[in-house]
Amino acid sequence: MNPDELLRAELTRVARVLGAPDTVVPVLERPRDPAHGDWATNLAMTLAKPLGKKPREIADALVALLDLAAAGVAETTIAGPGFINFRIDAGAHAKPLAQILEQGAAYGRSTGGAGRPVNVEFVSANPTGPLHVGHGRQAALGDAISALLEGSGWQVTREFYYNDGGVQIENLAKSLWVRVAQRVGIDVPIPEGGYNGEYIKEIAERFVAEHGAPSPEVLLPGAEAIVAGSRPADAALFDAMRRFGVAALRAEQDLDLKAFGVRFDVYFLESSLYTDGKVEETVGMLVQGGHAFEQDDALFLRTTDFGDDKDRVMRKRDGTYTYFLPDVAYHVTKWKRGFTRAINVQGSDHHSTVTRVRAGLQALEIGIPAGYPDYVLHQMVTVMRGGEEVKISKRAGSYVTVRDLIDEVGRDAVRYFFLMRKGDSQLVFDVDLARSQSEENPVYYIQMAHARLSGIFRVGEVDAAAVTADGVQWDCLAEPAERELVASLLDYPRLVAGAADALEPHRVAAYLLETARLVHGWYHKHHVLGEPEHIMRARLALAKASRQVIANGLAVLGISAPERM
RNA sequence: GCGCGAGUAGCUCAGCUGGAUAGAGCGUCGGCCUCCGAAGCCGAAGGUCGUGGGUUCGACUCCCUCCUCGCGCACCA
Repeated sequence: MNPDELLRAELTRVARVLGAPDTVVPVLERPRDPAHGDWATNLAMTLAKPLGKKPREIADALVALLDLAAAGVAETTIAGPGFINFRIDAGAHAKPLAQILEQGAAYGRSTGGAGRPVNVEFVSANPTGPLHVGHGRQAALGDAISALLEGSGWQVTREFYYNDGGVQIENLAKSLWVRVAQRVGIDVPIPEGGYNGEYIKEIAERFVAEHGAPSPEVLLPGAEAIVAGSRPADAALFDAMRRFGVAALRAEQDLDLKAFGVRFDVYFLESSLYTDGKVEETVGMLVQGGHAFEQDDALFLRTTDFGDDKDRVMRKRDGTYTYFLPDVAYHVTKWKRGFTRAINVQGSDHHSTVTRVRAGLQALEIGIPAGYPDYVLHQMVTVMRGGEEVKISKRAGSYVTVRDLIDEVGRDAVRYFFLMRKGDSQLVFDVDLARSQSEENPVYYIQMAHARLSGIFRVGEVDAAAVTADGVQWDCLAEPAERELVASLLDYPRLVAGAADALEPHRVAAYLLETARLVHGWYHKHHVLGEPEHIMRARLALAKASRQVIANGLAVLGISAPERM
C-alpha cells in the first residue's frame, strides 16, 4: 500500500477511537503549498461539530493517537485552523514509483468499467458538407472520452450516426442538380435551403465525369421544379444524384477524420431505420402504449408526461416523420444492442433534444432508465480569421474545415487546443493566432518534456528497458523538485479516474501541462548522467517513470509522444 | 419571456466537486547556454474571482437576487 492509503486507514481508525460518527470519512489531500508537507487532512475541522470541541484540540488528540510508522511519516504538524500536515520520508515517498516502472503503458488504467459495454456517439455530422471546426472539437472530445472510458475498463464502441434520411439530404440533392444544370449553361439559382459551397460544384464535376452529362431537356424542367419548391420528375436521376452526393461527402468526411486520427467502430445510417422498419415499429409501440394522440392531422407524443415542456410532433401532416422519431428509434437500437450505457457528445445547440429523446424512450416503457442516454454537451466554437468572426454556414459556403486546421497547425496541436478547455465553456479559435503561435502551443511544451527525458537515455546510451526498480535507493530522490515531481506522477491514476468519471478530458490536459512544468524544472536543476552511481540510478528511474506518465496521458488525448523533436 | 451554459490577470483559459498566500500559457519587463536539448529555466509587474446577499470554522467552488454574453425554445436536423 502507498503512504496515502495507509494514512487514510490510520486516520479512520483513530477518528473512531475519538468517537467520530461512521459517516465521517477522513479526507486526505495534497497541500497546495509543498512546504506544508506531502499530505494534509481537515479531519479535525470536520470533527469539531460532532465532537463539540475546538479543531486544534481535536488535532492534538488525533496526533497523539496516530501510529504513523508504517506510512513512513517523518513529521507531523498542526497548522492554521486545524489542518494536520504529514511529511513522508523520501524513501517511502518515492518507492511507489516502482509501480509505474512495472505497469508501463498500463499505469493509470483501472477496472471500474468491468468490461461492460458503452456506446459513445460523436461527430454525427450530416453528409451535406465537409467537417468544420465545431466537428473538430467534438471529434477530439469524443475520442478522448472514449479513451478515458477504455482506460477505466469499459468496452467502448465509437459510433457515428448519419442523418442521411431527412430534408437536408433532399436539399443537398437539389443543390447538386442545380450545379449540374448550371454547368450546361442553364441559369438557375441555388434553391432556398440549398448549399452554396464550392464543394457542391466539385461534386457536380465528378458526377458528370462518372455518369455523363444529363441532357438539358431533363435538367431544365427539373431545375424549374426545384426552384418552384418541388422535385424533378426524373426520380431515377434525382436519386442517383442524391446517392452520389452523399457518398462523395461521406468519403470526404472519412478523410477528414482519418487526418485527425479518429476511427469509428460503427457508422449507423438513419435511412436504415426506415428500411428496417424500426421507425414504424417504434410508432406502433408508442401508439399502443397510449402516449400518442392525433391532432390537426398530425401524430403527437405526449412528452409532457415525461418532463418535456410541450408535446412533440412525431408524424407531420404530410405523413413524413420529424427527426425526433428516428432519434428515438435509433436509441432503442442502442439499448437493444446491449449498450446499457450510452453517451452522446453533441453541440449545445442540440440540448433541446435531450429531454425529448429521453421522454420518447420512457414512453416506450421497455425498461430503459430515465437518464438514458448520457449527454456531454459542448459549447460552440467561434472562429476568428483576419480579426473577424467567420460565420460558419454550410449553406452560405463559409466555414473553416477540420482539414484546414490540421494543415495549418498540425494534428497534435489542434487536438490539444480543443481538449485543453472544458467542454462547456465557449471557445474562440483564432486561426491566424493558432498558426502564428503554433510553435508556442502548450502541447509542444509537454512533448518537449517527453523528448528531453528520452534524450537522457539516448545521450547516456542507457537502455531504458533495462531500468527497473530493482535495487533503487528511493531515498536519493529527496530534492524538493524531485519530491514534487514524484507526487505528481503518483497522482496520475486518481486524476485519470476522476476525468473518466466526469467525462472531462481537459483535466488530463491540464495535468500534463503541470507535470511537464515539474519535469522541465527538475531537468534543469538536477543532472542524471555523470552523478554517483546510486543517485544516477534513482534519477534514471524517475526519468523513466516521468516519461511513461506523460506518454500515457498524451495517449489518452490522442497526441503523439515523440522521442525527439 | 422560459431553459441550458459561461462571466477569474491586458488576451485565451485552468482551479482536482468547500480548504491554508487564486494558477498556467501568450503578451510586457529583467536575468541564465564550456553543463543529459534555451521548443528550456529563474525573477518582476499584472486580480474587488460579473454584482449584491445567504449558508459555516472556512466560499472562485454550494443557495438566492440582479447584470452581461453564447446556444436553444419549429409539423428543420
